[in-house]
Amino acid sequence: MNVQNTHISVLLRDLHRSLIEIVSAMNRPQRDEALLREAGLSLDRALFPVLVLVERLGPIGVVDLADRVGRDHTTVSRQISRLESLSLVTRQVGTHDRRVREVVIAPAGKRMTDRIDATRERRARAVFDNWSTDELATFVGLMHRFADALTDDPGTKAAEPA
Amino acid sequence: MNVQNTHISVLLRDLHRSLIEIVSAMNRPQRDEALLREAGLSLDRALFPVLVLVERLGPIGVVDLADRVGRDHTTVSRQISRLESLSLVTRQVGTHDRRVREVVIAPAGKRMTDRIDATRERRARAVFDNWSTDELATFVGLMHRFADALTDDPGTKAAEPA
DNA sequence: ATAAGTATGTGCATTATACACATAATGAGG
DNA sequence: CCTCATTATGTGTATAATGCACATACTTAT
Repeated sequence: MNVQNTHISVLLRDLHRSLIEIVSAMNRPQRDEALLREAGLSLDRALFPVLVLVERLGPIGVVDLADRVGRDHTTVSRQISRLESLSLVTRQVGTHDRRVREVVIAPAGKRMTDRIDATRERRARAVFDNWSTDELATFVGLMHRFADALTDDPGTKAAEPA
Repeated sequence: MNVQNTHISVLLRDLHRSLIEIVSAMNRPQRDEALLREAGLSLDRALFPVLVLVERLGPIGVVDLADRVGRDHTTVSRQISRLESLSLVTRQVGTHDRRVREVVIAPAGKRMTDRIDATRERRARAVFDNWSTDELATFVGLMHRFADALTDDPGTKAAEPA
């Protein structure tokens, strides 16, 4: 263990600290509720992340979606049913694979996510108030790179069938 | 809306995309389980984040802890009881305020989090394999700053009693 | 053509969760 | 010193979310 490695260990530990802070903040149900309230909307908080992901990830199957939210596919399947009964999303048979029932955002759902996004952007601007554009751009670039590396990390994915 | 603002909007949207990826990855229960398995440990996955936070945040009360994990304090209270019965944490009456029962990491719990940290660091090194030390240092610095800004953001905290 | 694999959905039992409520301790004001 | 509002914690209980076992429909490989 040389100096360089020790230095990196410290950096990684510091990074993990920040990551915990960030994930904690993002995970607070109060945060979603405040966001919805501020946007003048009402939606079950369990359904909120699913709706946002459907809008972001476009036509997507239940299994992929379940992998994203970290829940069993049966759970997500039921959540989608509820979103569908609220006319916020639609299901359509997959074009290439007819086993897949692709979930798509519906007009009412899109209107909702648009309002949420607007509110979120307003907040984000406040958070980055005293950042220069260059700093922000650098940060966004590094975050993008980190997110990609993390997603490709085998330890992050589901365990292979042994 | 001038060019500068539009540019920032794009940056923020890109950032949110990455944030979703990162938080999704961190939230996967499979990730915790894989981490535990790799470290040769066994622990209920609901208890895992609580244990880690107790180790990180040192002697801490139930309310503060509940705020961090985004759950009701009664839920966290029960989780701590379970951790205590496993001899992973200890409770002690607060030194300054005797209402608080501070939760402290126990030797067995510390041994567990140490092994987890070691495994986590090994993984992190793999993720940042092709980053230069400078890039990593810059990233860590910006993440730290972001985490602080996010934590101070009123929209992230609990709603005030209105 | 048959079998193996994958995507989805339902019945059901478990349990995590939060609300209502109770207790103990603190701190402010009279 | 003595209330009284406030805060930290914990228990009983009802609700709801979750995941497993299982079934069905479709795809792909042999």
